[in-house]
Amino acid sequence: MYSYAYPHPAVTTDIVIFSLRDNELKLLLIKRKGEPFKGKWALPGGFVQLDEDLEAAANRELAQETGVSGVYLEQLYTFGQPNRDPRERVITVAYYALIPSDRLTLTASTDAEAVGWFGMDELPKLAFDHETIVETAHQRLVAKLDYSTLAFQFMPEEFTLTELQAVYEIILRADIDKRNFRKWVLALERVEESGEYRRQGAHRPAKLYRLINRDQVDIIK
Amino acid sequence: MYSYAYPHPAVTTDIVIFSLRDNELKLLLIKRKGEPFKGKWALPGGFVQLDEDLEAAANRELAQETGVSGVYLEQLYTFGQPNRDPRERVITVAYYALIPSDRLTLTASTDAEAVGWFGMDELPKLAFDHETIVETAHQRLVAKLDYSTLAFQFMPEEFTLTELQAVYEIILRADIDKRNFRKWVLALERVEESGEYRRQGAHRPAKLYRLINRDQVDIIK
DNA sequence: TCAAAAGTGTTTGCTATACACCCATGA
DNA sequence: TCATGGGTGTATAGCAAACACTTTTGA
Repeated sequence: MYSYAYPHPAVTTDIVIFSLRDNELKLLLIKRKGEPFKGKWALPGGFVQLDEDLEAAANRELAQETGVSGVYLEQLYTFGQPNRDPRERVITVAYYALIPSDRLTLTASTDAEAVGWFGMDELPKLAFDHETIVETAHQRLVAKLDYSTLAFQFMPEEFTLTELQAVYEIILRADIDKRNFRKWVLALERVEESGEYRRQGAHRPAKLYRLINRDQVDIIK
Repeated sequence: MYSYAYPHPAVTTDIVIFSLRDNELKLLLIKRKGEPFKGKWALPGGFVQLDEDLEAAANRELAQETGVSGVYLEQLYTFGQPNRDPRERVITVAYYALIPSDRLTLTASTDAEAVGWFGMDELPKLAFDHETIVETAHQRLVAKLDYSTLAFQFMPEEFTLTELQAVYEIILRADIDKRNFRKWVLALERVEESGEYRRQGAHRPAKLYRLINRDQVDIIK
């Protein structure tokens, strides 16, 4: 038992994990095994350990559910409505993460819980206030495409400009002019040719590019 | 005594309260009366009550220290380094507030603690990690001037365009062209003439304007 | 009439957008 | 040789920045 002179809330981190699969923006949900909201889908998350930084807690949850680490992770917002959890006062510090498309080999589900990737249009009803959290994360993601190189975090080591363009088109749900997009990307000077080519199908091979600073997201404009 | 099956952190809100005084961007600090950091300057803040929303807690602290309410208040970031408070694990959800220049009549200091307004260039050493919090808030403020109407929240009911321009010049520490600024503001269509004039000094009176939606901060561009 | 701040347009450069055809490859 | 996606340049419009003089007032 842990006792305090005045009441303390519980603090969790929840993570909105985005990835692009099957030409769709998807996010990872887990099916709750226990009460409350047993059987409902929810964001991965858990309690913050007392000796653990918030971001470390988020990274731990991320690694637990996906097996990946070292990907883009950013604090989103802190949600603390008094009754968002029926058990006790729980304040959650929400994060969001972007998983490059090649880092998804195994869905290393730790304790045999059900996990699933859901497109933004096919989300089930979520536990707690997780729908609000997802919506906030989605807004942040879309907004950041406009003024940062955040979307580049979805790319694998090597990629073509057409693949990068597809990332923007999928998330923004809009067609982009090919020539203007390529001019724009190259002018940013954040990608360089790897020297390799991707040959697939009966057409001209595509130049492969890589990020100049893999882990850096820059504010642009 | 309050007891839990596993350890809980304490949760506080701290507020960075910005205002424009004496043609400077200033923020409100309080001098700590107790340990730790007794006698040091710190951000106003306090523990979140268990039945209280986070924003409500921030508003409560804000009203306690300044006597004002209903001003712009936005969640900034949550700081949770394990050792940021020497007593116990304390996670703080930081907010920032903007006080219009006419809402500062009395510094209604509740329990006779020392409070003071400090310019960004004359900040004392702060308690805890409050310097990091202040820096984060300042960056957010400066960034938001560029793509929102946030700065308008510093204005009183009626103001001249020159006064509004001064807000930008003070915060951005840059001279702005008068004609371009006025064209830009009027094109936003967020201010309207009040019909009144401000006459002060031996020169042409200035048209007074008011905000069309006083409480609304819009993303622009 | 003088000093002081208010108020007002035009030109120029840059950035964003629209738009169509040739290239390299495998089948 | 054909189908497929890769790759490229130019013209135009819209927005941002530079820039200087007239107006109104109180002393």
